[in-house]
Amino acid sequence: MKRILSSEVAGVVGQTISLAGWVQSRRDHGGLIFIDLRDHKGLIQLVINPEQAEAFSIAEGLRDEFVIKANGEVKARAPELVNPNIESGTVEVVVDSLEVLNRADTLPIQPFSEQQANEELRLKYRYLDLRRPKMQHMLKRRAEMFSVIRSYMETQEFTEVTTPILANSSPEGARDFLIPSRMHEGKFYALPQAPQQFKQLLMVGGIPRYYQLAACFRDEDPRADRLYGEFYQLDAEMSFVEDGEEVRQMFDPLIKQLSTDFADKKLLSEDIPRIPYAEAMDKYGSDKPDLRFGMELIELTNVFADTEFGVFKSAETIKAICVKDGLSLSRKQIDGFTEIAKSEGAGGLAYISYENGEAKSPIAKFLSEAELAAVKEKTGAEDGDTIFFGADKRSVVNKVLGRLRSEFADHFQLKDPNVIALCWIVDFPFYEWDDTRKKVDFGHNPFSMPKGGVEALKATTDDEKLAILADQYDMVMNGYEICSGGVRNHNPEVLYGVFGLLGYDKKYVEDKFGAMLGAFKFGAPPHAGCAFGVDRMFMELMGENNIREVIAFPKNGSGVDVMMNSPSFVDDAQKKELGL
RNA sequence: GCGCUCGUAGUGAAGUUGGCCUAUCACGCCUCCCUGUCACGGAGGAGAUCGCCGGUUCGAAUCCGGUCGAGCGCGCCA
Repeated sequence: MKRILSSEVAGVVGQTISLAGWVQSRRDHGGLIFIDLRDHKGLIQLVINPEQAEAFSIAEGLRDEFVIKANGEVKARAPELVNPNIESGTVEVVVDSLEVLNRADTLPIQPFSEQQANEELRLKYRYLDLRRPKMQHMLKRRAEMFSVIRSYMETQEFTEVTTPILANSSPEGARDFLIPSRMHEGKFYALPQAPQQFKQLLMVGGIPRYYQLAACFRDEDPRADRLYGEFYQLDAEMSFVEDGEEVRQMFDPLIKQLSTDFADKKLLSEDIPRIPYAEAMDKYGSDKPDLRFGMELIELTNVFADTEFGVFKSAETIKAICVKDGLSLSRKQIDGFTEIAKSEGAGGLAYISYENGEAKSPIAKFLSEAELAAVKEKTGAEDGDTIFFGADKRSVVNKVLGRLRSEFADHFQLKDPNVIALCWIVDFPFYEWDDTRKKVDFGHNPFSMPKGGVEALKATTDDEKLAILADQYDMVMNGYEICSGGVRNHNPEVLYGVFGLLGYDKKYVEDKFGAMLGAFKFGAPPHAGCAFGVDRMFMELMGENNIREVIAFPKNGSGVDVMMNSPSFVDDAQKKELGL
């Protein structure tokens, strides 16, 4: 007998068919039993009459999530018995015979209940959690997204190459996962943080365009938008590219297609803006601004050049954001935002509200008429608005107001979930100031090309070094960094130079990047590329705010797989063989 | 490593200014009844040393200290 799916039943009224799946629910009327059978396509109602004594007896013993097979005749339901809530609601299967393929204990969580178990239990019983329609949907959609990506990359003549998982420890960047070598005592492999060096070597190897949906491994603490341990990147590299714009234009259509056709969202703008890093920090206080709303940071330092107000007088930078309808905020809510500001390093949070043409504020009395007028004019504040100030070092002001900008947008629900706002942040500083070690260090990865090449590397003072820009770019989607890329440094002399500027000698560079340096001496083409964090991008496209919601088997916040109990101890024999 | 929040039957919640708490409700589970339900219905029942340890008190789910675990954030993530 042909086994069919629940979705096919409506098309075969009158036929005798076979179905298999899980018991979603059992409604036992004493003399008549209904079973909702669930398969991956949906639900179908089985009817078991007492005339079929054996099947009826089996049906009486069924419980939720038993795995069963049923044979029977498909019958159309009478009009008054149609169930509009399920796809197959116009038909039902009158069962002749029933078989229990497997029993199920009472489930520790209820996957089909409105009330969702806490995440720890959901992860422990992920195989049950995955039965939820939402999780089924996520896994299916993720596969579809991968398919869209692959077909785009193939159309653009990128070659998919898989690179080693057993790789080498990289000196810069995140903490590595190390794997002790059995055959070489004392030596270690490392899981790749990214296929960075391999893909550059592919360029030297004459592969014109490479891509890979690559597993990447980093041993750093997770966040809501960052998985622990492993994640996937759409990793790509193109040879004979000397300008990052070529890479950005290559990927614009794909990301737009994923936003619209795939995720069914509206683009804020067809044109994807390129925003220099310095401008992003200045206008949004962030290098990953959410452009779905305005509320830009407004420069007011000059307005208060001669102010008598102590807090502003001593500040290096004064900026403000204008919050529409800020007057509706209660004192308690403002206190809450003040706490957030303090947590980002602010001393407090000064503000001015406008009501009936008047400026109302705890600090108004310290400000002159001219200052108040200038603030209103520069911020464009109207009745009902509230201006929030940041006054501190420039970096602190940007950080505080950047964070508040996002918090206010959350509060006033300005982040339209149906809109995707994309931008590229370009011209990142090559070096940045490391405040803990009080020295200049790499801002992003050391493999990108400094703008201006060898000339730029003649910088000697810290300020000159910090002014060097990298041909490095990030793509930002609704406030999430979804891609990072750069024009690579394929010139050995320049590579020595960028390390040399930080005081590393040639030997250091040769020790750490010998393979790449060696390769670059044999005719390396200029090349550029990027890598998209596809899990995070998928999360945003799906409208989720926790990346674990879109992944089959994520680890928890402590890096533990509570289902498999990894990490775990290994036996002594295994350790001995590895010399541990 | 640090900060904030949380931890009560199998699950989700209420109770948290100490005492009517012998801990409440819903879902689930068990038994019985029920021939058209589809969130089936009805009757009954079991199930919680309130994360753990210690303290304060005549009395602790509730207060205090510690500890473990979780979530979020900071650090970190070239």
